[in-house]
Amino acid sequence: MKAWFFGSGHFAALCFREIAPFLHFEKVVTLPPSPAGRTRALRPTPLEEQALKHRFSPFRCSNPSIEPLLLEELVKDPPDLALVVDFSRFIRDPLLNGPRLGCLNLHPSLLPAYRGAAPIQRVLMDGLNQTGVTLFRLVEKMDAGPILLQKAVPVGLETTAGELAEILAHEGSQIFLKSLEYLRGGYAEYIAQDENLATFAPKIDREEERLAWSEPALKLHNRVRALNPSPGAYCVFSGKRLKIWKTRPLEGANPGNGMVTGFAERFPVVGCGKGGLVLLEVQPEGKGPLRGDDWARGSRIKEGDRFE
RNA sequence: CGCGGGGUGGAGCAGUCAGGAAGCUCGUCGGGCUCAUAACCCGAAGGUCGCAGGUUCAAAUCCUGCCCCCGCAA
Repeated sequence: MKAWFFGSGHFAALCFREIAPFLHFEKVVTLPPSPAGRTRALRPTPLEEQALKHRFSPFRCSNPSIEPLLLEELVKDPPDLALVVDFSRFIRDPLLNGPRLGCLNLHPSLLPAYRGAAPIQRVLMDGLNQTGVTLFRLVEKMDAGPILLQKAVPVGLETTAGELAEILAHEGSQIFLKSLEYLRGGYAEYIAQDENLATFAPKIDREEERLAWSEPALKLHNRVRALNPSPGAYCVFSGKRLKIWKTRPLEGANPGNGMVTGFAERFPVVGCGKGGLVLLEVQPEGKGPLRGDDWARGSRIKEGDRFE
């Protein structure tokens, strides 16, 4: 079974890490490095960094569907299939249907729900207690192809996007490796998605990173874990940003629209539109992450102080 | 040359502008109070104030260079 791998983001890196030990990819394709970080230095994609650990040197191109070198090789020495994960580029013909078994995609949601860029985060923001990962065949329309395998996983009340990504990458990789048996045997069955049940998970907007204290504590808590570990939710305290990494909702607590209503085991509790939010781990501008009680101690936070 | 914050006992911070004996809230250890305690009281240990050089009678504090961490923006 000759396979190519297309990926760029963090979820792609996780899946590659899980799959590469069990399936050799003839070719690994990723996006070119882009300026990142404080120094604006060019940084390889997360997938490339992961691939290098497996001694793969990925082929970089910004639009594989029209990349001459790839298309040439597709004719000369075509793969049996291509696995596309978290690539953030559309795959078009002739690449789309070039491989004998087509292009497969691992998507971290239970399709047709949560199609799009940020399924993991949206599921957490919505407070679902279950999600999953789907292996399907790529078609022209985004995340709309027929499903080969799917695996549901439970979601805990404290689960963060980072943790969920790890779980889904693992489970997704398992079902992909399992699918290889079906594909080799030629008895793989695809089931069309029900378009009427499709929902979308648009990418996270900058505005959504800020916590609005008028919202219920549970909703804010869900937002916090959905944005952990990246890019992080934040609020404003005495004119400065304070990132909020870990919280616990107290649904019965007094509301307060951003006022510190008290302390729980010395951790500050912020009153919300409904209930209160315990700040377990925060990060002030220019500092590293720290425990909420340490922050409150060092910054002399007291009952009645207000968040903006 | 993108903008900016920071590195002070184990943790989080103040002190730096106006140089002059190491501070605050915790933690740890010991003792006390208490039916008991994360509460309270008493005591103790623990720091070359990121690194190097310079100015000075004297540097956490002023000057120069370097290392490391982080927020914003891209």
